[in-house]
Amino acid sequence: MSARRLRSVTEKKQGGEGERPALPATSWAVLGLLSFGEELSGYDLKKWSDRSLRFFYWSPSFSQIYSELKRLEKAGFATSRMVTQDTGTRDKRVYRITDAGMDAVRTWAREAPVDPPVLKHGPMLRLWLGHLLEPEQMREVLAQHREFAEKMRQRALADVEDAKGEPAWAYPTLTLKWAERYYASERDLADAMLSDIEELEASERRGRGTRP
Amino acid sequence: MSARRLRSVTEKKQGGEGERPALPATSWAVLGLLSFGEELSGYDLKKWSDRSLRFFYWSPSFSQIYSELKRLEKAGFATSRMVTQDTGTRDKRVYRITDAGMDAVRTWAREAPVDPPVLKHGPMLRLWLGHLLEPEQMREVLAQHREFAEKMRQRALADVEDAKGEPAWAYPTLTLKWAERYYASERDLADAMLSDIEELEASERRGRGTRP
DNA sequence: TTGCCCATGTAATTTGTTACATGATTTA
DNA sequence: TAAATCATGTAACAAATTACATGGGCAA
Repeated sequence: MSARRLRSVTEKKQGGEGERPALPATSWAVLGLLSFGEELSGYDLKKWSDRSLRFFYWSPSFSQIYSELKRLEKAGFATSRMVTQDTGTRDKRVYRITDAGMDAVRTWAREAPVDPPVLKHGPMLRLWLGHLLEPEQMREVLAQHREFAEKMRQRALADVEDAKGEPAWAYPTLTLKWAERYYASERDLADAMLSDIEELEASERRGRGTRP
Repeated sequence: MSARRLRSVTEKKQGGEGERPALPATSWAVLGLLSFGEELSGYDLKKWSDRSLRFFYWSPSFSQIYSELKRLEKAGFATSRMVTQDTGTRDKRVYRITDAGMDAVRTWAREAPVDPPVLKHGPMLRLWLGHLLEPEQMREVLAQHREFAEKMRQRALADVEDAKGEPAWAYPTLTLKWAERYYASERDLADAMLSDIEELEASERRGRGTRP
């Protein structure tokens, strides 16, 4: 039917200049967390990830963070050391970004091709199958999604308040503001779709009535 | 080194009533495509997927569609047959949903828990690392993302026009309308963030100027 | 003093992508 | 008639999740 073509096939694995290792985005996300300079354990990183990345980039599982850290260390982008607490808690390994790591993540953030966000919208997938649902069930799916969106919006907003004022967090704060608006929009889109469904149902009822 | 546990304590794989196979969402997406009733090949399904799911649920690769189809057939949710064109083109295998499949996908769409959408927003990940970028590079990332969003919006809009009027496509059309609004919002959020960045830059310049 | 959550990881498994193979059909 | 493209898949690999293992601190 149509020549659609979104994406040029060319240069799949970009070999660039310095022949960088070409890590997946998730590695850059973890290295990005380290690029703020702190020395962090895998557990810490997971927590930070849940508090920041989560709003616009899904938060990886513990185990993946651990394996990303190993990969980053192997690539020379991070170093680690064991920390033995004087008493009490178990030993742990903490990671810190290296100069090479800062360089790499900076280059990635500056020069990688801008590729489209990945969205897997379960609720929409189900509404797309509206021919299998009762109207009441559609409303229920939308209502729960709306609730989720509003909760996320409020969290993002609260985190903006927390982070605002810290100049070091200026850009993370901007993305939190973006997230607050994004989830507000998700909420409003759910409301709009709810109306659309009501209207569709109403017109179907009219159709049945007037056109036997 | 020990007795393997028979059942996880927290019942991670919900065993519901009928002890359903518990497929991942992607399987339901493919089965959902078949639930409109057509007999389709893997290739066809990929094309349909690119034209519909794509807007709100990432389109799986060919190879994954093929393996999902095998799984669905094994589960009894689809049947397949070889089609030998009388002349010309190669043989191919086409799939059709079964009654059990219709039943399963309907039950899934009606009763599965509503879980949050998965978003991996690469452009935001990079802007979150604004401390590593020059303002000009941030603007570039946003500009490209905006362009992508607007292109998607236009496609969704065009597809709404195509599908509108077909009563069988009423619900898919609703989700296309949702998508049109979603990508409009993405575009507008990019613009808003662009302004925020300009403002931040300006205030930094002021800060440097007035407070040496 | 037992159960539970925090913290730290490794192993097994599943999900998803890219690369490859193959033939027929269109186009230059 | 050679090259690109459509169509159909399989195989190899990478990414990511869930399950499992382990120990310490703390609340009941």
